[in-house]
Amino acid sequence: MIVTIPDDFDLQKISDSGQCFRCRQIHDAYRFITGRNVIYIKPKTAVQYHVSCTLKEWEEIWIPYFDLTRDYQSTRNGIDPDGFMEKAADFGKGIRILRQDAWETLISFIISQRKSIPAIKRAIEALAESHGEIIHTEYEDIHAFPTASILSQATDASLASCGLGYRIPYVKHAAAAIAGNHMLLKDWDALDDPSLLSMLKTIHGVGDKVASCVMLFAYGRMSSAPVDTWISKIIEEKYAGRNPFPSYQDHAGIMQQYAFYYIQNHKTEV
DNA sequence: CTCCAGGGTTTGC
DNA sequence: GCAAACCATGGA
Repeated sequence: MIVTIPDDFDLQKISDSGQCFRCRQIHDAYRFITGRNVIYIKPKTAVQYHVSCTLKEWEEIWIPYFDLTRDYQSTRNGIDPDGFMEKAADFGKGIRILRQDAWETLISFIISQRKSIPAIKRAIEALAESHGEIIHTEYEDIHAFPTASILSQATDASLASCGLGYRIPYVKHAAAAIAGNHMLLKDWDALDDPSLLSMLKTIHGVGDKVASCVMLFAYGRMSSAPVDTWISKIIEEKYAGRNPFPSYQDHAGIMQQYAFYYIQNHKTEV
């Protein structure tokens, strides 16, 4: 099937933007996985793409996933004159904030703490390969992200072999709480931002940064702008220690992602 | 060898 | 309340 996406949409930048850890380029197509859904998407023209899914799946799963109902172009054009942020947004044109599965995002960002992005990708891929159920696509067999039920029963040794290190108890606690229906992540969609933040932070191993990432990348809370080591460097060195992101209000998370992507590709500047 | 990676919890004051 | 210590692991 062919779809048309007239707004900002750059598969390479989305893949490299550090929100999703299992996206992979296969020839000139990109593969994304969420839950048990897999899509292969390949550019055809400037605004047209081949997609491997049905129209129904595109509309129900992938339009929300890629946040395609939001106008990123006008968001970029609406940035106040600001040397760094304008430059970062221009450089990051094409990035979108993915709306990912809450469980997968929660575990992925718990694992992410004090790891490099390549190390995060390796750990999550190892976790999926060793614990995730097989998904058959028309091109290949791949592993889904492990369910909470599966991870709650995983052994420490099997988790350690995925490189989870000291984060193993964090993952097991979260898996047990969610598999036991003590935490209904779906229901948290109804919470306002402060309530959602505090609920996420009740999870062992989840602090401000991981909670902010889950809010932005799974719950679509665009006001959430996670401050990690790189964003912290930007705040110190480009903004004299004053965090500029809250002033962007409901675009703060998008600006944060432009800034994060920019600095990942200009590390010598910081 | 040391330092760092999309940090958080525990401990000590 | 805040700062320091500690936490596994791999790469530079």
